[in-house]
Amino acid sequence: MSKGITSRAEDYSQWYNELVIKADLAENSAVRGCMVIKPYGYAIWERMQAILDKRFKETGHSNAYFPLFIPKSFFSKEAAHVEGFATECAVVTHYRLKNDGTGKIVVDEDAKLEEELIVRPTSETIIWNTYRGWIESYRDLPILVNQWANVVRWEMRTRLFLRTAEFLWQEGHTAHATSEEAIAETERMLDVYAEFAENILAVPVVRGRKTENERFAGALDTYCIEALMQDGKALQAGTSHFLGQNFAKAFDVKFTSKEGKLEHVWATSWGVSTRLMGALIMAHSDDQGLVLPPKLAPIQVVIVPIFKTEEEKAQIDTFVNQLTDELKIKNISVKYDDRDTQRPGFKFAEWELKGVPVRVAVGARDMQNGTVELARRDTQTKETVAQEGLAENIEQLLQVIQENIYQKALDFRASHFTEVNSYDEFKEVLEGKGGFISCHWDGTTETEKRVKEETKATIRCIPLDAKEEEGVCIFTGKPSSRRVLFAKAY
RNA sequence: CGGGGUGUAGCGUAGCCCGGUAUCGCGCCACAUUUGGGAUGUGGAGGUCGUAGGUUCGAAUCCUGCCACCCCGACCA
Repeated sequence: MSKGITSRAEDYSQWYNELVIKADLAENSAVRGCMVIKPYGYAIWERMQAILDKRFKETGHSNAYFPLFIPKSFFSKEAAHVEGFATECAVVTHYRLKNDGTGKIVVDEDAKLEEELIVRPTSETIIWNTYRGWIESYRDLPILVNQWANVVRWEMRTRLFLRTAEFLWQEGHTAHATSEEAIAETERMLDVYAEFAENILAVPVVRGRKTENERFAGALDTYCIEALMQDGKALQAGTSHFLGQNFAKAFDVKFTSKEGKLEHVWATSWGVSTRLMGALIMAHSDDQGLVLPPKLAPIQVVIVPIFKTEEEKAQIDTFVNQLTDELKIKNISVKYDDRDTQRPGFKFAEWELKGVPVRVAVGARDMQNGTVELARRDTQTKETVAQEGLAENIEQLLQVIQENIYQKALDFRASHFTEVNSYDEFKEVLEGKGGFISCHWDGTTETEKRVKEETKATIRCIPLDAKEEEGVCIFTGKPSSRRVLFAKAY
């Protein structure tokens, strides 16, 4: 397997191969950019699901499931929403196939649907159509529901992990009695995402709000977390939207308030997707492959035995079984790779490629000395340590690795975060080291679009922690009261 | 949909200009020697040369149509 510099997303393809492959759908030219998630990749997604789902439950949410198909008429009820998604919808028009007489299978034109069904690109419309029947009184609120699902967006260009035609995600959809409560929910879920990204994925993120131009179709306000990849490009890692009363009005969802008045319900929606796996790869990987943070890794410790005879193997097995038990008590996931079809060196390389944080190698020599070889993936260092107290040692090491991976990503971001005060400086940084560029902007969509046309950089967000600061727009020279973050993005 | 490029074994490729039935590497299978960083040797299996047609005694190679895929742009979690 070739090894290369991982400076561009395309170069990550060899690590992607451990997790996903492009779906082979060549018979139908229009369907491309779908992915097959391999077992190891799916195990990572399951870890994400488990951790996020727990947080959702802790914050009062419940899971539910809504249909894959959305009648076209639902979809068109919210004007901005339909405009935003209309150009990327898969549409079901028929419900039956038939044999055309020559043995060829064709669509049965007699089985044309009265009303076309849209394969959900997101579920706001069908969920709000359902909520109408659930809500009558303020006593029915809030509704705090999440759905784990797949969605389809027929993008003109796809890219494995970052923009596949079909992807897995979770979408939270909540209904509230007041604007304040809905905004608080929007912000709370953004915090859940940010905390997850930083503490679990070890990917530092900027919390911010989107400009009007980059806002979700149908939202009054879009909050986001923005991460920085190792090639200097930004990646939107999660969004949380304050939808106002737009969907309640479109789907006629009203409730009677404490005061006895009939009012429209306030809404939020928020989601993260399998794109997070792309973020994980591009934030931490090196030339040896994936680097998984211990809190997320499906396998935290891999043990590789080195032996020549059956007697040696049996002796090592006894030791490993005991170690495995001790680690499992500490909730550490272990893989004992005692395959006799591969040699140790091959296994070392393979588990490094898969990003397993800690490797224990133990052979006859170690068994004599009462030692093992302990190797860490993040620093690629190894040392010989005592078998005694090994489980505790590993437990601590996993924490150290988690922190180190985060710190490394944080340092990288700090060195790729530049304040600029002129357009020339802006372009120079953008073409040079890249990363986030903090500068003044006049607040108009027109300026934003012109900067994008000229430089391909977009406003990633207006950071939540941006200070009030008088300045002038680097592009137009007009006054500005705070800095925004620009970057080239995926 | 515009601009560029590519289709040969599971993967990556040579051959094409100048026509004679396909090269090499990885991987796979068997055996032997190996096993503390991606083993070595010997033997073996595996190919509608994207597809349809044309030229020719003969096409991976020349000609025409079609199809697919990749990269760039519009779009985007």
